[in-house]
Amino acid sequence: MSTLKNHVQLIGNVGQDPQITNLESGKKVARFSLANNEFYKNEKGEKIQNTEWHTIVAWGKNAEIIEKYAGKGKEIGVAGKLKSRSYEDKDGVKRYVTEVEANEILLLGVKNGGSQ
Amino acid sequence: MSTLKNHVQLIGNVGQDPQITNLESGKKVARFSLANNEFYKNEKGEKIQNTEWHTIVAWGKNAEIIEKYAGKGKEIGVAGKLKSRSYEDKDGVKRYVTEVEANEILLLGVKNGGSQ
Amino acid sequence: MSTLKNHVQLIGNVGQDPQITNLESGKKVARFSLANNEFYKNEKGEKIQNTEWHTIVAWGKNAEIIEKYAGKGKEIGVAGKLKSRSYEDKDGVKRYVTEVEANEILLLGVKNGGSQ
Amino acid sequence: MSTLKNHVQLIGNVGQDPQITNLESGKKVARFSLANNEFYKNEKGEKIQNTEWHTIVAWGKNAEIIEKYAGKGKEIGVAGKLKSRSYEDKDGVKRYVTEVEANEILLLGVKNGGSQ
DNA sequence: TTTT
DNA sequence: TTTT
Repeated sequence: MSTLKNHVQLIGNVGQDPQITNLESGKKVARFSLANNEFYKNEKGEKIQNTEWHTIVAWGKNAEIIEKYAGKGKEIGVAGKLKSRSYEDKDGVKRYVTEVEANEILLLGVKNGGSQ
Repeated sequence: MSTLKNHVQLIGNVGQDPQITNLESGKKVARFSLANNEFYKNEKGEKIQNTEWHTIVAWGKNAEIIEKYAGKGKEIGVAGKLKSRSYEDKDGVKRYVTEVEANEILLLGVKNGGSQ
Repeated sequence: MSTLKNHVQLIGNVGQDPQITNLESGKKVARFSLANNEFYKNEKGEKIQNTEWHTIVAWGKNAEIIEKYAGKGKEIGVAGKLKSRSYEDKDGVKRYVTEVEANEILLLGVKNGGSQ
Repeated sequence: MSTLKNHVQLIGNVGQDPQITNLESGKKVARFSLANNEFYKNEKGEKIQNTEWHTIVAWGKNAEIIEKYAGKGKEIGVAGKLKSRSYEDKDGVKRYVTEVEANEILLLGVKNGGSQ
């Protein structure tokens, strides 16, 4: 789907080592959380942190880049599409999840840029 | 939060008339679904439609624009931030929702441009 | 080059019928101006228009879409890369031009969306 | 002007120390070149570098961030608008320039995140 | 759960 | 040069 119709871009830190799944086809899937951190001072001058968490899914070549280079704590950029899907949890409750499907990964804070 | 760290842009059609809430402060909130439609032909040459649904929240001035001009079916553009939050549903089940908080609304397919 | 490193998105009106060039390879190139219009009222309450013009270049399939559907005045969306190049004009003066190379075209104000 | 109608985002390296101008109003303006580097291997397996240069202009608070933190070689992110203007050079030749007017600056490759 |  |  067109970038003009559905486009997400995020820059943040990987929360935990990505979970990598090897599909039967030989393709990989990476799933991980990405944190957007924001810092500000409140009226008392105390430093406050606000963190927004996102769920990212990457397939194929992007999953491989994630597996090799984007461990816990790494700063990366992600561009992709916003997607939602539903599933039943173990208690039979219908759950909805919204994920960012990554089309591009950019490694940051890496000597030499880390562009893909 | 910076557009570089968290940015979403969508162009699509409003699913149902937006739900408008008038806060005690006098501020409005609009909440609605936006559809990204994609059409393609399958191997049999049949036209297939695939729709991705997004939940949009708009505050203040943007909520007013939505209320006035963005009824069911209207084509609009939305730019904003990706945000997640949790709540307990009526059965006490913890639910997570991910929404796009609109910073900008652009009315499309409108004679007269409709730019804000 | 990655969308994260170089990304431009524009929505506006085509200024003149695009200039289409047929390359020897059979490929097409479309070149045209796109207008971003902005309206505001000055301190006297007069309606003022400010227009920003952009030069767009589209290749191949996108050039064909432009040729067929994006004549003078049409409202379209463009996503692509920012590129600069230099050439010598007829008086031997070195000139620099900056263009948006379109990766995607979205036809707007068209019944049925006009998505590519 | 709306992000939906005119939006540019770049991540790259500052080419030279930015040129800072102090306006009579006390406001600062920063002007600098930003490089998008791309590396690939040609058919002989040699590493080739392709660089796209962009001209960035930042005003006020963003100019101050640039002056303090974004010296030659620094990796930064820029989000803003695409703008063109014309002027006469010293030989009376009319020149056109296209610049990215930065609305946001994000310092990258910096211990401590560098978010604004 | 990251990062500062 | 578009559009409103």
